[in-house]
Amino acid sequence: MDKKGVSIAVIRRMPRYYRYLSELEKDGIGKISSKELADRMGLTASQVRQDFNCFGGFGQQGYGYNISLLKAKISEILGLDRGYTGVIVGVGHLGHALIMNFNFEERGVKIIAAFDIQKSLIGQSINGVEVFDTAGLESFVKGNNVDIVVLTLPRAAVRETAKNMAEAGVRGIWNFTSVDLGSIKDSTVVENVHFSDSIMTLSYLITK
Amino acid sequence: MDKKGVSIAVIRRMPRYYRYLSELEKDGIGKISSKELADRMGLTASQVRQDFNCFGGFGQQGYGYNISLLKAKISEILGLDRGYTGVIVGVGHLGHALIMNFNFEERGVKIIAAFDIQKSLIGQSINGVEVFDTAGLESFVKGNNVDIVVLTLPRAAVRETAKNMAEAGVRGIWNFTSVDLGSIKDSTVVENVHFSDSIMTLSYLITK
DNA sequence: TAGATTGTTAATCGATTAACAATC
DNA sequence: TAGATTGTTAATCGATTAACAATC
Repeated sequence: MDKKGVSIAVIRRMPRYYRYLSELEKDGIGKISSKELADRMGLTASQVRQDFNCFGGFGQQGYGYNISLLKAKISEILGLDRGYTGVIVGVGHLGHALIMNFNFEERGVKIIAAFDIQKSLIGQSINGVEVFDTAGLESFVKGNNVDIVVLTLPRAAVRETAKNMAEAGVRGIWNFTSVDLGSIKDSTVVENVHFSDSIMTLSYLITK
Repeated sequence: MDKKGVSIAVIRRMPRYYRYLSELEKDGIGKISSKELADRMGLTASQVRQDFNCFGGFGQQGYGYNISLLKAKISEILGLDRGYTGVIVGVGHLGHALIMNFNFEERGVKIIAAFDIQKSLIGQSINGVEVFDTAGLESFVKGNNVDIVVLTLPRAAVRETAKNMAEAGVRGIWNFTSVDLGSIKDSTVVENVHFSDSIMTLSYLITK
């Protein structure tokens, strides 16, 4: 289960495998071959086997892959079993939507607090998550060993917040803003969800 | 400006170039070299030049690239000037957040309606976008030549809605659900925003 | 003109695909 | 055992990087 030098392309397919395997498991299917899984996902059997073999041999010759075992391995690889904690910074419509709809726990992250500067939000509890004053963000993050910070706040405050969070020792920033967080501390990883880039790509793809 | 055979890797960098160029323009900078742009974006100068040359030569030897011209070209490449129309299907927290926060027009898409099955929402106007009964979605899409459908509705209804929309002739589906839309009509493009995949990738990256 | 920087070709690198021996 | 399918090595393909002649 070594992960040295596994390319990001492989990594980004892992959640997708996980998703398909979960579906299959839910359908009561117990095993699957690389060929069958590849066909369903629009990949090649070779690629599926290569991908899994980056982390070790999870299959069995002549049989295929045991779905629940494979799922468990991927879960472990992705760190979904690590019990990470997270906070949400910015409880506007998007932050609110994430707190309400997104099943963080299913992805191994427990949201332990939310932060906003708006007085009317502070003290409220949204889907069991309490909203605090952003003024206390830094000390909270330090005091509670927060692993992940979700940025759903307005552009203007993003860079500074990201910098502070990195210095406060968070391990990952889940960035929903369209701001690029280029030069952040090396020990802090940034994962972007750029809605803007996504719709522009779609625009390209529908343009002849 | 031919786009035959340009790889998706190149395409996905285009919105990012666009973003950086917009920043530079806002800062009053008029020209930039491939080297300088590459440094800012964490790419190589070669890659920047190769990328732009997929679509034609927008630079000038000994000078660099004129930022506003380059921006205009990218806008054209991405189809941001085509005046696409879109509708939002599912006005839950996320659909609501998009209507309220996301500047569709800046990305060349005009949202002309939203749809939901919940009676209390139907008839409301959110940020100038009227909410209709989903029962009328298909005929609306056909009647108004809708280009893009934004899917922000619950899992259960996703596959069928996507299928209907493809058959109704929409060109692109912007899919915010965690449902994979594998076997959709060839003429309809699907662009996914998989929050789930994104946070799992982040989880991996912070896991040692 | 000299200097700078592009456009473009060639070289390198990495990822995907194919093939097949190992083995369940 | 025979059949199936993996794990893994080798071949291919594509993308990135380097180099440099063209030219502003």
